[in-house]
Amino acid sequence: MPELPEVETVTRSIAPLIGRKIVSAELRATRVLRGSDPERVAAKIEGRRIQSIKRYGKFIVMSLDKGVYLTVHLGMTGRLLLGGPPGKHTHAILNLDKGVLLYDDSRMFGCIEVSDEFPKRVAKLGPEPLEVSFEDFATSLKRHKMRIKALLLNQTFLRGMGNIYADEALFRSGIHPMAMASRLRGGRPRRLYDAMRDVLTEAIAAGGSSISDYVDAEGRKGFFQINHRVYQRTGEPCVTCDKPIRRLLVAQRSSHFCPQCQKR
DNA sequence: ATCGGTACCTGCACGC
DNA sequence: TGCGTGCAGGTACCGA
Repeated sequence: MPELPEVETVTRSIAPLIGRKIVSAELRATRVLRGSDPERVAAKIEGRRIQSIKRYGKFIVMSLDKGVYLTVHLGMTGRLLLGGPPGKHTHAILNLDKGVLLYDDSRMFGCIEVSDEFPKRVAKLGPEPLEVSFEDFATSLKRHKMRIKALLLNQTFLRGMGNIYADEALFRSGIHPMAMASRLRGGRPRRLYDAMRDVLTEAIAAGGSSISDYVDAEGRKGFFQINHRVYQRTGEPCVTCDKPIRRLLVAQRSSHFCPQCQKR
């Protein structure tokens, strides 16, 4: 579930781990390690100190001493937790010189990767939505012949947008999810840019959206879900015009929109 | 080179 | 109670 605001919230909640040393790592041989050998991964990070923790889109990159990087992606159901008992879906336990960090993930779409250089998958991502200039955003929009909803989900276009915030930003800017990105004209690119930044900023301030079970590393829920205007509100009245919110598939993902307020 | 579709997993809510 | 279906915050990979 985690998109940029949720991953930002998790990253902030594990900031106290900066400066801590990884004493031992218990890793299970699952797809979460992307086929890497658990023993070798553990050996690589044991004894390393966490120098920094940064978010890049939906990725969390911990830089360890001796040039080692520990990269975490939460996928749909991944959780990083500071302590607490391990559960059925706990795939990694990092014992620190003070405290413990658990990685939990029922669907296992997330991953933990260790590398000797800055992770290539992260280096390939597009710019941060909250950092990109409007000019770069507008230029990039024109280059893509895709449905705008699909483009917003494309992490090489922008990093960190996901299904919730794409739908919410499109609603706020009055753009239909099926609209072609390269054909957005007039004030629409600007409205989309502003809406995207507003919704992300508001969501970060609210600690993200807790749809089913998302919590930060301290177990705290986000509360931005109460401010969703279209996401998972199919059939409910539009907050602006009262027409029922509709749902359709774009790029195989549910897209929620108001047929009255959002035009192609 | 870009794209759309499919695959990967588990859990839950729903109707029968 | 159980079973089948559809749905869920994500990305990688394949072929057109």
